[in-house]
Amino acid sequence: MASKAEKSAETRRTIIEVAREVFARDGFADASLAEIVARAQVTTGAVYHHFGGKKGLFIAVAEHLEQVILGEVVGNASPSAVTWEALEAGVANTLEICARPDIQRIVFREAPTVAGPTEWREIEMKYAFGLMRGAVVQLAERGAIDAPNADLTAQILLGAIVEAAHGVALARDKAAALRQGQATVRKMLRALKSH
Amino acid sequence: MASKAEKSAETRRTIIEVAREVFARDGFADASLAEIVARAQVTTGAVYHHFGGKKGLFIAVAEHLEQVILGEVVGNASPSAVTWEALEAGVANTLEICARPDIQRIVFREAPTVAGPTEWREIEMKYAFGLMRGAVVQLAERGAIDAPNADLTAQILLGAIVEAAHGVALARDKAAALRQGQATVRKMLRALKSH
DNA sequence: TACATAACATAATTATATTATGTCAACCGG
DNA sequence: CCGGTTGACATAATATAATTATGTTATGTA
Repeated sequence: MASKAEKSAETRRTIIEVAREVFARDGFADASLAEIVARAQVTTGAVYHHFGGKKGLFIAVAEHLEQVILGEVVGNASPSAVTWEALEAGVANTLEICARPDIQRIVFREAPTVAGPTEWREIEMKYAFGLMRGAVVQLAERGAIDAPNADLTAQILLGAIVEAAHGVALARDKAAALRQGQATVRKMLRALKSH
Repeated sequence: MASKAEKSAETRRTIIEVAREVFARDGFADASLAEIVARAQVTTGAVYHHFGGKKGLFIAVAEHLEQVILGEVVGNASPSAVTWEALEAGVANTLEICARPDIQRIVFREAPTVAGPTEWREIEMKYAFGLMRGAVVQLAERGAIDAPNADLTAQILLGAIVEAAHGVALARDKAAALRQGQATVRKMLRALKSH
């Protein structure tokens, strides 16, 4: 029998789920809070109770999607020792995931401006960016990669991946574009290899 | 003696100028149209007459900044024949320009979501993206670069540049970060060279 | 069992962008 | 040089959401 906390968590999940759809379709600015609460069968009071407002809800949705990304990328791989092959595979995988329109729009396009660049950076540190940064740091320490500035390198790599994903999303033949994008990013990644 | 058209163009310039400051400081959503018109010493009627609304004003500002970028990057270089050296120099130059906070925020972060991705892409085609795309196409035709998909390649390169610029803007030692960012992007660019 | 509080619902409020209307001066043809 | 037309704005009304303030209920707990 549903306890109070369980029901609370359930409505929270429901709101996030439908908000994800609406935000992905309309974007933050044009999304209607009224539609979200109607489809979630709650009222605005629930949203303000759980998330503090429209912004808070959006950030919660974006962070949830970051968790989805992280789950799919890391999978069951052991995060202890990062190999070069694991990085390459992770990059290709991330590119594929980031081509999905909702992730593209919510996480990588709108979240930085909605949450504010610095605050969003802190959040991202726990997910995709943190993962990439950690991999770069490890490989740099081991001398496998040439990266004097791990933050910057991770950011540039993620930028290339995200834009590649965006290009894939815009392309007609998406399967072909995905292969080309992965190939191009892989080349760029290998350019950072130490020799 | 100020003719009607001259005065009109003057107010238009004034509005864009002050809007650029306000949008750069507050972002599109939090920017107050009231503050803009107050500081520009006009009324909202003028904004709607010239730009059709807040969105239109923002897009006008963004497009103006694109022209600024284009002017600084192209400079007095002849755009007819693109050499590899010119591309490398242009990339490094673009990176430096894109590190400026107002350009960063208005042009590359918010404009795509405010104008809509597809519409903004059409606009960008006339400026930074179009320039990059043209260079990639030329070099690819001449066999100097390996790019099966010019759109995608240009987008990835621009993404790397923009994110590098963002990282530079966040760094403490910006001069050092700029050098590192340029070095990293240059490596990635050279990875696309045919051999 | 009674109190406290989390978890919402409802209704009032507010903040801004937008729209509708009004005005005035500059251009233009006769 | 003059009457009408229109572009270039100003002003005031409107509307659409988000936000806030307040109210209600049920659950956990002492």
